[in-house]
Amino acid sequence: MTSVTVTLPDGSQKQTASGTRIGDFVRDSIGPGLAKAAVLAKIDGTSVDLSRTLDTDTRLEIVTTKAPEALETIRHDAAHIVADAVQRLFPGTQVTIGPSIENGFYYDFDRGQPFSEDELAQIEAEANRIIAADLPFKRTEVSPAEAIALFDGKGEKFKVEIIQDIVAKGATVLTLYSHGEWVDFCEGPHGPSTGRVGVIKILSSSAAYWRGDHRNKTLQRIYGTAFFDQKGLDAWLKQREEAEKRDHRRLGKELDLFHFHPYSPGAAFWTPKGTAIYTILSAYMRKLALGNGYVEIKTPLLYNKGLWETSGHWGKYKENMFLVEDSAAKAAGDPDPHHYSLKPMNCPSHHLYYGFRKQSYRDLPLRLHTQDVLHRNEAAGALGGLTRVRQFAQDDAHIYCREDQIADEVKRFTTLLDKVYNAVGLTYVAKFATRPEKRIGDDAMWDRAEASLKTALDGLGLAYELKPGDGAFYGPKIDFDVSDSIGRKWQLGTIQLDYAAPERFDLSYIGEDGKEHRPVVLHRAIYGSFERFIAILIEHFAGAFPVWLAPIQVAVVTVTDRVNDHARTVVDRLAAAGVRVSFDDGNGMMKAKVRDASLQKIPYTIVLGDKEVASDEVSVRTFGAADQQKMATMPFAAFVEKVVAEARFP
RNA sequence: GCUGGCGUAGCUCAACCGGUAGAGCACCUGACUUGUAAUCAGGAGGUCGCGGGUUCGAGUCCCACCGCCAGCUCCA
Repeated sequence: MTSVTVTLPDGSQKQTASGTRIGDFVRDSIGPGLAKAAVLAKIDGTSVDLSRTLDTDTRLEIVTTKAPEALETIRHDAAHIVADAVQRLFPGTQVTIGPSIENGFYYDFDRGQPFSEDELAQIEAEANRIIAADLPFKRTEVSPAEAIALFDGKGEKFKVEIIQDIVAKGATVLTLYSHGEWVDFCEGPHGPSTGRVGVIKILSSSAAYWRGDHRNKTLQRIYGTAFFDQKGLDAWLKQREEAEKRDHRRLGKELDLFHFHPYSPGAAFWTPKGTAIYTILSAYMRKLALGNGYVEIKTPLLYNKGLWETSGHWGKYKENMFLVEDSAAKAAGDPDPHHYSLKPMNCPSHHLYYGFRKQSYRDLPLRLHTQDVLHRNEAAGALGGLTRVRQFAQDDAHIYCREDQIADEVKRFTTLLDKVYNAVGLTYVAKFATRPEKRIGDDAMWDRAEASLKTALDGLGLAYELKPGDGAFYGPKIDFDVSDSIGRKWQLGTIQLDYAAPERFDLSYIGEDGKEHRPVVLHRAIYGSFERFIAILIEHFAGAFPVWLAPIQVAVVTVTDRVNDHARTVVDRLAAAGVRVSFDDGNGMMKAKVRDASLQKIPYTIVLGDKEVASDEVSVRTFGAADQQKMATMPFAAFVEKVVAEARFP
């Protein structure tokens, strides 16, 4: 019997017989504790099952339940288990695919009817019975012919289709994974047995399309999640509840920030409080833009289709635009009188603006900032809260510059973006998206474009991820994904390089050489859209905005009606200092009013009674202070100074 | 747009098998004049999303439409 050398991550080496299963090796040569916690192994960096054998000298790493990829693996295991459960309970249901996803997994089934709540509960119970049975996962290698025969025999048409596709791509050895009687075509890896998947929770079901294409057959998707133990599941469910409490749609109602009406789906009505947040963010961005070399312009909302033909939107984006009829053309019998459209983006307007005068190299970079209202006719099913709307405004800007100015402009932009995200406590990562398959422009252009963005990025000392093929069809881009206070990710800021638009709009500038040159355009945004950014901030702050953003900064409460007149002068003095203040002089007890202010998450509540009137002091209650009851009495003037300081733009 | 679920007072929700709509909060009025998270009493408020249909009778059953929600698709 030959012996192989196994090198562990700490550098230590162990000998074992060739052909030893990894799981056995871990238990016998390292320790039963580790064997129990092991889910997967990595051989020379590649994840494999613990059932694989050690056949040559190997660098071995054990992945335990603590590693994030172990959770991913058992969720993939869970997908198999759920599919098994479904086929046990509902024979005749065909399986398709079932990957693990961010917080769990899904599995798509072909079945005539959707799963009911009742059926989902049955499936969850059955899945957990399969876990309790602790069936080992077995990996088998088969030839394409064997695999096709197996699934064809079971009538699994989708599996056969998947296998044929993979074989067509050149695969010759396929792998099957089974537990108990149930078998799936799958690349793996999987955990050692169903028992290692501690607990499965079915979350929801919905429709999905075969291969994500809406022309294909509708499948029934079951979403679920899995954890090593109930404790992990409970913690996750609790966090989910917390996220629900922060849902901006819920807080929008509770804090009275905005409304929607069926007569204008996807377009918000902003209350005075919501409007305050909106205009503060608008003013903040305007101040930053104007202080950083941008100019602000306003342009029309409605345009003749000629503009959209020039920009290319009429061909590529028409479905998303709100078209407007020309009544004169209609009366004259024009078969398609939709000669106008509301703008879905600002760029074409900016390009027209650029062309209003002869531009010189001395004018570049020209940075045009606009916060105009945009309309996009989003699919009805895509709408949701403020994050997906039909009417919105972007903190938009287009930078017209020479190629050699791109790196500097990217740097200026990221500096600004960093300031804004820091101001609200959002952390972020940059993602560099390069040429997609469907694109315009030749390779030389893309080479230059990508190189200049890369140079800019590298010069920033900012860590970034690559997203090959994810660029816009007209140019590469850098996207900025932020994480909010409960760890959720949002794609927010972006800067995109565009060589195509200057061509289409025939934009030029006169260079130092006196000749015409083509500028490049950078599209960029930091908030993305005000609507979505506000939604994210509401959830990020759980509705408790910092003083500078809070729609109401100070609530005034009186101990007795006797001091209401004094309270009104306090309100006036605060308002005169620019403080956003509310005073409830209605019936009711002070305690109730303090409670109301607290529920409204107003940063400061000041209480006024006879004592305060006499001394011109205020008793200040700070929202969210470690001890929320914490109060401090301070001279009124000092309080005003404090609030005014905190209300300044960061 | 597709699949499924849902739509009752401003908000959150109730109404057995089809028998003619109710609560809490909010609102209004009055009393109370209070020291840091809910004072008491009274009042008003609904064409049960909209339109058809079945039925002696529809919030409840059926159809169509609108909207919302979860996904799919798409994206700021």
